[in-house]
Amino acid sequence: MNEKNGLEEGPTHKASSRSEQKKQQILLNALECFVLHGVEGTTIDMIREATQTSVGSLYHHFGNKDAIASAVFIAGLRDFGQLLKQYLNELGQDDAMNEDQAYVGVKALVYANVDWISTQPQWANYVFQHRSRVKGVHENKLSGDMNHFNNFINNWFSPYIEQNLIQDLPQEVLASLVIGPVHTYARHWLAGRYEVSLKEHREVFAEAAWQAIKVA
Amino acid sequence: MNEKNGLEEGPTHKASSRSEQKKQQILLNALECFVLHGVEGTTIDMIREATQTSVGSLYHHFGNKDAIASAVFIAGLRDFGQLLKQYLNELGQDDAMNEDQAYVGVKALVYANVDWISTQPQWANYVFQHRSRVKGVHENKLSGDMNHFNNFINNWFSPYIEQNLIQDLPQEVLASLVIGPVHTYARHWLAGRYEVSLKEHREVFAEAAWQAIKVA
DNA sequence: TTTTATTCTAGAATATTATTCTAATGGAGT
DNA sequence: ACTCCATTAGAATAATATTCTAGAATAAAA
Repeated sequence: MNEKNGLEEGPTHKASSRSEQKKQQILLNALECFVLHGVEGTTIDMIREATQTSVGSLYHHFGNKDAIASAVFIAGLRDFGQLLKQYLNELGQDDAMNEDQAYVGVKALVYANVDWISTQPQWANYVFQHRSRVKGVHENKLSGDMNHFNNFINNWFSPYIEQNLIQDLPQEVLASLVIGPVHTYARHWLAGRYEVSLKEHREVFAEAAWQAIKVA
Repeated sequence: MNEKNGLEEGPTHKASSRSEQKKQQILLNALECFVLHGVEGTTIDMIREATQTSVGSLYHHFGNKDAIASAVFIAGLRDFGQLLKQYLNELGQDDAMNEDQAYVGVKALVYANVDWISTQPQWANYVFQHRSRVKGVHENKLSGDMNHFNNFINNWFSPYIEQNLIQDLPQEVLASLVIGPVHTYARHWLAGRYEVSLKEHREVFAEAAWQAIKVA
């Protein structure tokens, strides 16, 4: 019990204080190592050194190396979730319900993605590369974190679909159409294969996403 | 010297015969291991057993474990390149040069991707997950293989751009708009997070790609 | 405040795995 | 048959992950 991996966290439980902070610090330092040398390339000893602790301590907090890598991933997803929620909240509830409104919603999704990736490029790169890492129990936690995105597409989009402003496609397909180009470009850019930064194309990706899912 | 990693290869050099075949066989068997247990999860000893050889032999052919993983990746990309080239060749050269033609080109790109991923799901999954693996010298080889895709977008698209049928965007952005949704959906599907198979949506993705890049 | 229980830290000991090394083997060309 | 060189084998070594035992810090109870 007492499992929390988000990177920032208000003083919720009394239990969290010191130990939790160390745990969070470990995550941050481990991220640096992972980003610098890759997960395979960083040894437990590197993490021990970077965190100024002992192997024993590391293994006490996280059972093994893989669990550290997973925790870093999940923390990243949480961090993104925060920003996404923020962007979606600024959207106001059901207003006019016209084409412009629908476009604004799509823009919010694209912007949140572009902006988080641009603000946390290294973390984003790590997250992209280690989605497959998280297994078993942690998957619940994971889907809980992604659900801002999926819920939004499920709930917020549906009236527009009923009004025939957005195409009636499975939510997985809609999600891919909206975010796929951003993520694909981001992956290449983060890997250094593209020169022009992602955010330069923010508007283009938003507009293209809308064109892809709107009813012609 | 004598470096070849494609999975099939005509009998070009005389040198390739026996040794090369073993090398290719190793790649195939290694792929199985990697797919089954992940790269980190497969030990050299597993590969040795799967290939019925010795560690010495493995290290003779590929200098280390990572090189095996890279070779498997590159072979995958080659295999995809074959299919893509085939699809693009069936396209015929410059004909009418109208909107329909442009759409046909975009469809070819989408179809090639969807079809390869659907035919080689495990290999595709592996390729997606290990793009970052290939470093240094091999990167040349890599870009050489991807160039069917990029060249096509650069060359074949440009007249349509000039005619204002396709938006005048950087080729990296066009590439992302066309293929991003397919790859994003594919990643989720391959990871078992989506139920409906990629190819069910082939037409949808092709159409959406066209809507995203065409001039409104 | 002292006692007790529990969590946490440390680092040596162990186990697992990647890599290197030296000696055979086998086939192609002479 | 002999020589040369690429290949194979597997033991020896090195690097790394994980476990284990004991002790320190912290919190809880008395």
